[in-house]
Amino acid sequence: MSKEDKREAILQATLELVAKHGFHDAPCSLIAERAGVAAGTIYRYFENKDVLINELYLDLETRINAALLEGYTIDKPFRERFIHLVSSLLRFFISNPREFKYVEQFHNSPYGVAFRRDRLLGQHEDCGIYCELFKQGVTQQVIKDLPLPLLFDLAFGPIVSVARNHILGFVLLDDALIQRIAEACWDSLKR
Amino acid sequence: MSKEDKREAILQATLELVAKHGFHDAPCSLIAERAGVAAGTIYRYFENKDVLINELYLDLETRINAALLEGYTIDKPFRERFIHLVSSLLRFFISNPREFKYVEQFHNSPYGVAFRRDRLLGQHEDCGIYCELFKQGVTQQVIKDLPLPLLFDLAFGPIVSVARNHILGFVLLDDALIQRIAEACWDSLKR
DNA sequence: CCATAATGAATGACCGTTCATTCATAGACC
DNA sequence: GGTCTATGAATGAACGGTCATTCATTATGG
Repeated sequence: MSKEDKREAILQATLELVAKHGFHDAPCSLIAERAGVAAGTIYRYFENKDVLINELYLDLETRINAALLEGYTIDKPFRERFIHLVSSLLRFFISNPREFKYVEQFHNSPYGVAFRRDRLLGQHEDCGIYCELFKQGVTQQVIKDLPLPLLFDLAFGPIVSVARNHILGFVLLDDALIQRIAEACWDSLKR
Repeated sequence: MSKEDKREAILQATLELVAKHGFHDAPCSLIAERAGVAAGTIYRYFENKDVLINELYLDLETRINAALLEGYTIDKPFRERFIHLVSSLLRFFISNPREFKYVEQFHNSPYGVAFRRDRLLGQHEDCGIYCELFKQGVTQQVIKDLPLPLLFDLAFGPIVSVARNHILGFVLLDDALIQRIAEACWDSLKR
């Protein structure tokens, strides 16, 4: 196994274990076992467990952003662009349940709070694809004039909640339902 | 301190510590210290830590339901009733941040998943005040015809997300904003 | 004086992390 | 080419620390 493969195996094992059992009950001993390496080897690739967890989150964020941009065109109407983003996110989550669970756990932990705080402080101009879209929508007066974080909450709060319900098996989503949910999110944002 | 007071002190200490530090870093030793009892005393009131955590959650759920029913009248128009429920919930959360954080952490943990699974299986007729309202809304054709869990997600997903942002200090909510958010939730549900 | 409640040191399990040791590999030298 | 040596990646037993839980002992109050 090459150096990069080993690093990848550790990340993958961490993803699987944290998604299944939560941050607790994902001890380094298990991560190492599942990755097919020794416990000490983890520390050749990551300074400590916190760093491993944070780097894995960054990896996932990159993958998510890539999935959202697929098929995204800036010249479509506003409503269509919004629905594309929101439904792409939901589709990514339900077809990548482990990634979803990891991201959710991360956000709902001291890691996530610290991370968001840093992000909000550091972020000035380039604030991501959604942010761009929302700002534009507010100035064009097509969506409600609310503080940016609240627009995020209205748009993505339901998505996360829906994805969780689907993954836990409490509802069964199909393409039609995904579309209707995305439209409902739009309804809550539009003026 | 009476017997009931001591039990209450343990619950209160658990609430505060879990809200502040998460389930990890809320060790029994600290809970005991903050409650003004010895570590062993906890086990006179609760079989073990899991039972303590679950009982505290049930307590909080009762309190939340009570807060929602305050001022709720069944003969108001549908939209008004919905907005009452949703904005009451949001108000409860932002004026009880520790309770909010606890409930959120609980839901986002193996405790919460097991709990919801039991709840969904055991629940047949009496399914709570929201459930009643949503079912009625669907048959009266005033809200979208979506599976019940999805209606919950659309209504409360944003509320939880907004409450978190407020409590973490990323936005500052006032009564006007709360009202507008509740109305936006309604927009996403209404036909 | 006794039953019951409360105590907190002791226990054992498990955690993240370290580090002395092993070992496969690759360059150096003849 | 064959032998020796240097390297550093990988290992996993061991360590210090923390946790939930127990239980022999002490305190309380009726």
